[in-house]
Amino acid sequence: MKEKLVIISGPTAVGKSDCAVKLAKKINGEVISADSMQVYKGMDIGTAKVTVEEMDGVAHHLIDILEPEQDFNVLLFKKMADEAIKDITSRGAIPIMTGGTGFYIQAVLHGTEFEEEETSELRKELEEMAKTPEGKRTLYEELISVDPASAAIIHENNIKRVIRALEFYKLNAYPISEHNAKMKEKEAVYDADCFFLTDERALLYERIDKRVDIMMEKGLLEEVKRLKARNIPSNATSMQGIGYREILEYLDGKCTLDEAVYNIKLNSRHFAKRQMTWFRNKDEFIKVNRSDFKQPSEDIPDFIYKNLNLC
RNA sequence: GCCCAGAUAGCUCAGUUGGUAGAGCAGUGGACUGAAAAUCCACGUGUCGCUGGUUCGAUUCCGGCUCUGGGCA
Repeated sequence: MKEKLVIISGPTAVGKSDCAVKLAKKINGEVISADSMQVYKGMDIGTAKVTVEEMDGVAHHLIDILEPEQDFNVLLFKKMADEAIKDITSRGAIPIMTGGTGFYIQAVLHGTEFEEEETSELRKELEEMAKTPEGKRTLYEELISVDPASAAIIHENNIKRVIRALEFYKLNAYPISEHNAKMKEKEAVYDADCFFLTDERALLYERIDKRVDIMMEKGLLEEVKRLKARNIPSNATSMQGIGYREILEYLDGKCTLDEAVYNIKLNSRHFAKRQMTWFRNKDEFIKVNRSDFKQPSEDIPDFIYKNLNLC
């Protein structure tokens, strides 16, 4: 019998966290954050992390579990999320996975298996090669000969994925395209009710802009200064978070503060758009449009509650 | 008031030695299976400020007007 799971996703600033807490109170739930940035300690304002008050007594998992110097990725997320689900279920509560990282949610929901690999050296080599146009070309040509199916799908310019496909082949001696095809056939491993919160594009963008202004008022600049003082490499996972990399550019004298704030808003909008693209055609997710509700923050948790298949 | 420079896509601007125009950004759509808040792909018709003139033909040349910068009084 599959374990019960509720998933609430949606683009940034649509109101997921608040919704999850309210639903949790109705069903004795606990929240699992599906977010690649809220795992980091000391990154609170820029990630719009839920505060203790906002948690309102509801237990939250996978928040503040890593230092910004540490790497994070799907594999780690999936392991931890699976454990958290088991833990919550064993205590008779219902896990509510909430967050905007579609890739992570997908991996947990469909039980994507990842090979255990040590990649550091090989990947560094490939990355080094990719630094020149000729090197990139060579890598792509190698992929064509070794894994034509992947080469057909991955654009030559998408160097990260070209590298990953090559890396996979070299470490596992079979093409990643085969592996991916197998993973795609898998059915959901949880008995999940999935919801995707959306909103009218213009309203969402407005809310994003406003939220960035509020982040600045709350002291995002100071938060980033504190991180900068730790000398975290700029290519660290944590430093790629929106809000952090733009302020870092300002602190490095590459742009004005106004430009940095503008870029945070812009990149957040782009991000929200990508999140919507990810979920648009995922039919297992029930789409919930904020604009269809009079009082979204009360009515949406209600709507979700009524649409749950709890036994 | 006079002089100069502008006025072209939502924005910043290029361009047409006269045959009705194109970049970047924005925006939109898409991909994604160990960096995913990452990475990558695709999509460009707009009274070329208004109005006369020259011309087979004007956004392009000439005149007038309007507006916006800057300068001089």
